[in-house]
Amino acid sequence: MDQALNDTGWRGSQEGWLEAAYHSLLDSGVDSVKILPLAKRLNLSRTSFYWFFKDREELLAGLVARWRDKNTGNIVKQSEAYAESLAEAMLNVFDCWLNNDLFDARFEFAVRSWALQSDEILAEVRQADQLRLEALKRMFIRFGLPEATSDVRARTTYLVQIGYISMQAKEELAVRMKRIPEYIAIYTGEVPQQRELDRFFSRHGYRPG
Amino acid sequence: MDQALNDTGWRGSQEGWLEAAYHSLLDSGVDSVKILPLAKRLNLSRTSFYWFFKDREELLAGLVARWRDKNTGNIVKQSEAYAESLAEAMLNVFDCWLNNDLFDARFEFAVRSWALQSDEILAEVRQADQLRLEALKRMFIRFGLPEATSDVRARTTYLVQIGYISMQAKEELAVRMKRIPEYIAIYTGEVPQQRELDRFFSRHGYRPG
DNA sequence: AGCACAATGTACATATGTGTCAATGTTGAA
DNA sequence: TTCAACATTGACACATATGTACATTGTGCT
Repeated sequence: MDQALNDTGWRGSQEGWLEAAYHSLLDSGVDSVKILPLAKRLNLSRTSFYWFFKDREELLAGLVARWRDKNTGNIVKQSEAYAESLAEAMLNVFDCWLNNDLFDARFEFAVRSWALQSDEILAEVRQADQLRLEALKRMFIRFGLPEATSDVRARTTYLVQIGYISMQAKEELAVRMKRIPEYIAIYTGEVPQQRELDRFFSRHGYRPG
Repeated sequence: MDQALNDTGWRGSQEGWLEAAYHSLLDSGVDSVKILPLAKRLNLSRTSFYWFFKDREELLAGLVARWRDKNTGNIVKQSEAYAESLAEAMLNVFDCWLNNDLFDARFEFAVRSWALQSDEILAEVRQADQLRLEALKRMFIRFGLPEATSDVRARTTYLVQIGYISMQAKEELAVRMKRIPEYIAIYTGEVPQQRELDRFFSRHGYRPG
């Protein structure tokens, strides 16, 4: 059987195993991340794994690090981006929900499910939630909303998205885009301007109508 | 070792195994629902299991049925309950989020995580989501909101809760109750009356102040 | 007391997973 | 061409899970 070789001339690599683990995690949860099946998928001997990782634990730790690096950070960044109105600021945050480079929803759900069976992961998830919620709250406060209101609106914004992820829905871009103005209205209490929406639609490659 | 006997005079029962499976599912996910560990917890022989169930599949099917019976239905019911205002109707729905008899949040999350690795379960979850969202949407329409608005508000209401579940947060009743008026305001666009809130607080055994 | 049968237990066959070890192959640089 | 670092492998030991066959025990009933 043919074997894809990487830059180094070898078939396996830490990255290769991690990538396979990542896909397995997203497809079927942590418990599916097992060395034997991954080896089969990579067309490598199972024991070759132990050259790159001490044990399965180390592989899983690599997955968590990957998640932390990717998902936590971009929400904070987007919530702090320049905006002339609260509605525009909200649309900046919405970029995360529509751009997989900014926020990996499937990864997020897989890790949250993982937290169900590991206190260590649960602690990670809790910390991520707190950081993200605080960033969103600051955004509302920046635009003059009272503290309590900002807190609940931050929660609403964030939790709707986490809930959406948890629904594992597969919807057309157009369907999701049609709901955006309503969401903005609910979250911010103000109706977005057409030019703000147009800018948003355009950067996500969507043409209304 | 002592053995608790049930009504029939026997130690084991279908219910007993199912109950143990339920707790294992909630604590650590589907993959932890294994006959051997359950037998240990029940202080029974592993093979005794096969008297009550054909195989592990049948046990898991029992869990799904339990979830369907409990969680799906009460949301619909509460969304159709009598109310004089939209805010009051919303508070009826909120009963679910605060009363474990009406909606088992941990069970819900465990099943959703399970859906990650089983298309069968995913289909079940999707159907439940649809039924619940439709019921909530009807509620908004009943109080005169336009269709598109009702749809997005139903989603917001529902998804915030699913998201909250997914956060696996442990919060004091008082903390949660303090946010209720704000949530009602966001979801319905109207501020709840004090007497409506008092009625709600009272039936959940909460005394403000 | 003794029967029928529900419930449990023992032994076995099998499958899938982890991790260690010693042996071997591959690559590029000295 | 030789060496060392890197990469791969199969054999072994072990653990945990499922499910079946069959023997044994406990319970309620007559």
